[in-house]
This record gives sequence, C-alpha cells and structure tokens, in this order.
Amino acid sequence: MPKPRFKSTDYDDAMVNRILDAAEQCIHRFGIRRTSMGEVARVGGLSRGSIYRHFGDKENLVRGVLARRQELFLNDTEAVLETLPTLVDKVTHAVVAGRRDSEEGIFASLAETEPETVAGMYLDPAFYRRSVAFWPPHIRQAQAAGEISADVDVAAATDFVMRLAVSMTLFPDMGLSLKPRPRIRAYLQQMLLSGLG
Amino acid sequence: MPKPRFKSTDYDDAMVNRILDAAEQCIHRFGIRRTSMGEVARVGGLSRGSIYRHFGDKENLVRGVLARRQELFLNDTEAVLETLPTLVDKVTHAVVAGRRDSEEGIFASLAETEPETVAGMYLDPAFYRRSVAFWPPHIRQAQAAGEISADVDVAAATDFVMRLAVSMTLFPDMGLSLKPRPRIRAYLQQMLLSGLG
DNA sequence: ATTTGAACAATAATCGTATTTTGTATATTT
DNA sequence: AAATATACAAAATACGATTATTGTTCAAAT
Repeated sequence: MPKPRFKSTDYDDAMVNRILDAAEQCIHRFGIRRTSMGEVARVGGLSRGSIYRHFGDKENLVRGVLARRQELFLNDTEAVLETLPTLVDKVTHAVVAGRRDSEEGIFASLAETEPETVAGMYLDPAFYRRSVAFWPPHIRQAQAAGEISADVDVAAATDFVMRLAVSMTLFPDMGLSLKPRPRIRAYLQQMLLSGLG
Repeated sequence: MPKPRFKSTDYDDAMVNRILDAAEQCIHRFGIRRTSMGEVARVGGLSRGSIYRHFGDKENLVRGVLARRQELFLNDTEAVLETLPTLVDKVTHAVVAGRRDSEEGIFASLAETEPETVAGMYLDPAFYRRSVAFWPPHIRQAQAAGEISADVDVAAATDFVMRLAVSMTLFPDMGLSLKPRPRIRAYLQQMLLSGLG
C-alpha cells in the first residue's frame, strides 16, 4: 500500500474533506455553473463561511475538487505502475486508466453539462503538469533495466511518454483505431521503443 | 507549382468564393455568433437567398469557411513538403506551420471571441481526418529512401506522425520546451526515428 | 481557535418580452 | 439558370426588471 505522493490541499482536515465531498457531489449532479456555495453548504451540512474560510472563492473550490480527483487518479495509477515490469506496460496502463477516468468519472458528467469547461481543461497545459512530474522515476528505472537507452535525456523521454499518453487518451483514433488494450500495447511497444526506425 | 489536392466545395464558382470571402471577413472580425447571414450578404454585396442556395444553412457556411482555410493550409504545406528531403524535416515544418496558423489566422481571432468553439474543434477527431490522408505518400517515400523502416505499417506510421505533430502543435511545452525550430527538429529526429530505444 | 449565522453591497443568473435572425417560399430581375 | 427582393413563421438573441449568488464582515456559539 503506497502512500500518497501528490498532495496540495490538507486532506487530513475533516472539514476540508466534508467540503470537497459536498462540492464534488454537487458538481457531479448539477455541473459547476449550477452549483452554488449555499447548495454545497446545505449538502455538506456546514456553513457557507467555512467554505470561504478554507477555499477563498468558488473558482478555488472547484480547482480543489478537480485537483483531488486528479491526485487520487495519480496515486491509484502510481500504485498499479509499481507492480508493472516494463515502461511499455506502464504507459499502456496509464492510457487505459486515463480513458476510463475521462469516460466515467466527474469529467464525463461535466462533459455533458459543460463541455466547453472540460475542453478547456484538456487543452490547458497546467492540467498535465502534475502528471509530468510523475514519470521521471519510471524513465530512469527503464533505463537501468536496459529497456530504453540510457543516452536519452530523462526530461525528453518524459515529454515523449506524456505526449503519447495524452494523445492516445484524447484521441483513441488518429487514423489507426487504438481501442483494445493489446493493440495499445503493441503500438506503444513499437513507437515508444523504436519509433519508425 | 503543385495543384490543389484537397477540395470539397466548388472553389471555381465565383459566387461561392464571394460568399466565403464575405463570411470569413465577418467571422474574422465579429466571431461566428455575431455574424448574421444578412451581414454576410451585405458585406459580400449579394443576397441572402444566394447564400442559402449555395450553403443551405449557417452551420454549413461556417464549415465551408473553415474547410477552405484548412484546405489552403494543407495545400500550402504540401507544396513546401515536396521541397523537403526527409520525413523529419517535413514533420518539423508541419509543426511550425501549424503553430503559426493557429496563432495568427482565423483560428486565433476566433479563439479570442469564442474560445469554446475553437477548443471544441481542436478536440474533434473530424478536424484531423483530412490531415491524416495527407501523410501516407510521405511515409512511403521515407521508407523507399531508407529513412525509416519498411517493416512498419504505413497506417501505423501515419498515426504516429499525426500524434506527434498534433501534440507538438497543441502543446509546445509538455515538460520540455519545444519552441525554436532547431529544438523541434532535434526532438523529432530522436523520437520519430528511434523512439527511446 | 474554528464554525456558525446573519447582514450587506456588488455581481451574476433568471425570466418574460421585444426584437432580430433564420430558414423557406415565391414572384421578379438579370 | 441563377441572383435578387420580399414576405413569412419559427427559432434564436438582446434587453430590462427581478431574483439569487457571491464574497466580506462581524458578533455569537461550539
């Protein structure tokens, strides 16, 4: 059981969690626009004042909800990655898990009520920063294991892995249809390790 | 002087062009939402009826304007690609040209007035279909020249090139900052030809 | 100490209603 | 034959009055 490695808000604070839970519940059901601070307070059984005390404003609260989801995703993913032997397997899992998350989680329900918001998030570089920080250890491990060349710069390799993962998550079909897991894996095996050479 | 290879509307028809010119001018200045068919007619010095005759409805007219821009981009790009020796040079150019186009053309001005619309386009797989059809000949040429392996499936290679190009256009920085042309080229040289192996 | 509840001005969402725009039809002009 | 001009119902949009929400403040409660 690996401990969380990616945190920004104080998830040990009970009040913070009650607020985030209530907010997420509201956003999940009504979307961001139609979620009011008063409603969050009512659902969470707490006062509006507390929310403002902990999160400052609505924008920040929403950020908090999404950040927590993302961190949860990253921690879950990280836990699985540690059980996988190769970089190819790891990226494959990241793509499959990323798609699942975007198809059924809070992002999916948000995409129905406020697609512009979700589209904006997916195109915002900031959305991927956390995930970028995630890969370097795995790159180094793959280099140590001889799976990939030790000559390639870790930052460059990270960038490349991120581009493939993000691209395959956002666009399951870019000419080739990369839906079933085995196909994703085979594709990554080729492109990640040898490119077109 | 290579002739256009990607056309859908009849660009030889003078009326069609007048309509598209007027519509593009309006969209460029006011955005899609605030462009009315009446305004397009006035700017183009023609009747509303003609527009409906040729394009059916507003949605289709907008599609026509964007499609023409995209085809122009593809034809211009194709013309340059034919002068470039290697696949790496070609993809490098596609990325640089793609960024320029998205930063200063109609897309840039649209992004200011209606960012949601532009975001939606960038995330719509249909937006990339035309460009996908664009690469296979270049892939085969690179294979014939021995630049890339003849063993890799053309469709798979196309998909890979598209993913890299789209990703690098949408996200100039994914951990690594890939802004100056030489950096883009060096990165592509590595990833496109050898991956991380 | 933190949470609550209530008051408050400033901002934003909502809701009818007036106005514009769309999309279609048709008679007239070029 | 295609473009225009006009007319029209249906749909979308803009406007202004009303209501709800936001973000701050502060005294009272836990």
